[in-house]
Amino acid sequence: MRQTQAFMPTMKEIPSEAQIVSHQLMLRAGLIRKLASGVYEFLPLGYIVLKKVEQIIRAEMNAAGAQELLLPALQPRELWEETGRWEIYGAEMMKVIDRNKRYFGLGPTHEEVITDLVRQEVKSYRQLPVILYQFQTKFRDEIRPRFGIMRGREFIMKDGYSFDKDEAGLNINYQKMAQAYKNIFTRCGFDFRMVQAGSGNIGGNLSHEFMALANTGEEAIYYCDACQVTLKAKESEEAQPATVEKQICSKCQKEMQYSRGIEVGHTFNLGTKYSAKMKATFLDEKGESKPYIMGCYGIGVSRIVAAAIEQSHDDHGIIWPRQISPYQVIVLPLDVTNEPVKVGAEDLYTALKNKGVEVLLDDRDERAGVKFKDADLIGIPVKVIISARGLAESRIEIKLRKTGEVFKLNTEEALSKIKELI
RNA sequence: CGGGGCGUAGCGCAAUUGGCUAGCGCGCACGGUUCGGGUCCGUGAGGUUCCCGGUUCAACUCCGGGCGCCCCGACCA
Repeated sequence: MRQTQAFMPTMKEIPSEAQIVSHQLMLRAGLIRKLASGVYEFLPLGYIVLKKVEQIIRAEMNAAGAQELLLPALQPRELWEETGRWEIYGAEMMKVIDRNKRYFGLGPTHEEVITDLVRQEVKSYRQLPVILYQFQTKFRDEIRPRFGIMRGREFIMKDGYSFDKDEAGLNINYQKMAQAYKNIFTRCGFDFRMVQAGSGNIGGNLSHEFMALANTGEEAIYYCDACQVTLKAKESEEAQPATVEKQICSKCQKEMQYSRGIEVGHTFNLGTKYSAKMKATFLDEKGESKPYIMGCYGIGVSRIVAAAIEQSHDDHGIIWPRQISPYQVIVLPLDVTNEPVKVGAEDLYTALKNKGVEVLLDDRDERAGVKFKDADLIGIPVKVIISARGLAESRIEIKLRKTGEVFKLNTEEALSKIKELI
């Protein structure tokens, strides 16, 4: 992509509405813009990142045997009354009325819809298990939307649902999903912890949250460096209300670390909570009618983008983890009015594109400083600098966003170095 | 919903006790200049001062009502 043609508005100043760094940088780097409180537009650069995150999740979900589908956001009231959640969800659910005065909810989650679908099609234990998932815009009329995209009223979620004939089957799928989640968050470049949690509005008796560690997180956890034990701060205080300062690991007796966390994923053991109420049943080996044993697996896709920035930035801007960076490389001709510099950059840009590299060319007639600042702000991991100075000694400069490390190489070496870096 | 803050050009801000043509920086357009970390100079465009009503000779400013946005809390896959 050429920057002269890109819709990529960056800002020098920090909009006063943004308090936390990810929100500030998402606005400044031109990833998002606000339409209303808790409602955001994804601009091209932000949307590329969102799609990269989606692609990682999709790959891992598919690898774990889940199948992607797409369910409606518009959901009839009657379905929600089957589970009683039309009342329970209450004001949190956005509602619309059609021309015949029929009520619909804008889906804040999809247990009812998916259970309705499966109960109509899956009648036998022979058809189980099945895991279905989707990427979808969810609507929740949050009491207080905040921190930009972190807690929005409209956001992108990956929600998956497993249906099993028994608890043993659910446990297997639950483990599979937990492993898929670990793979996903690792690939997203996160420092994260998995922690057992309460299950809130979704229900069931067991759930795990996946927390990306960040001091702006809305949650608080204790985790043990020595072993895997992790717990939510709230629950640890309930267990040991007296000890405020220190939390000792129950397993290895060491002092635990405290951290804030951003909830990027949540898995639930639902059991028969929805299937029972919705009479969603199948016939087992003995011909007996049984409700499906369900699990539910959510990931805040858009929230991941914000969380990644919270974990990876500096004073100059975003530092994208390689796997979700909108571009792998940015080519910076420092003076496009200098013909050799311009041509050199164009040639390199073309060469990289032909090799399948995701490359952004800053072909704007701007000063070097402006280009450096913008490149750092939008956080592309590898900068390739073409200048008269470098050309004079037949050298191309490669500079890494994260470490500032510099390589000065000839064109051929530069191409292979880039290949090695991305 | 309780508490707090804010609303003036795309962004960040200013405008004395109510008083002059509502300014400044950034950004934007044009011209020149400069060219390795947001150059410098000049010219210019851009405003329903959130909305409605009131007080007044006069309202960005005061009063009433409404709307919107942000923060803390409660809440929350």
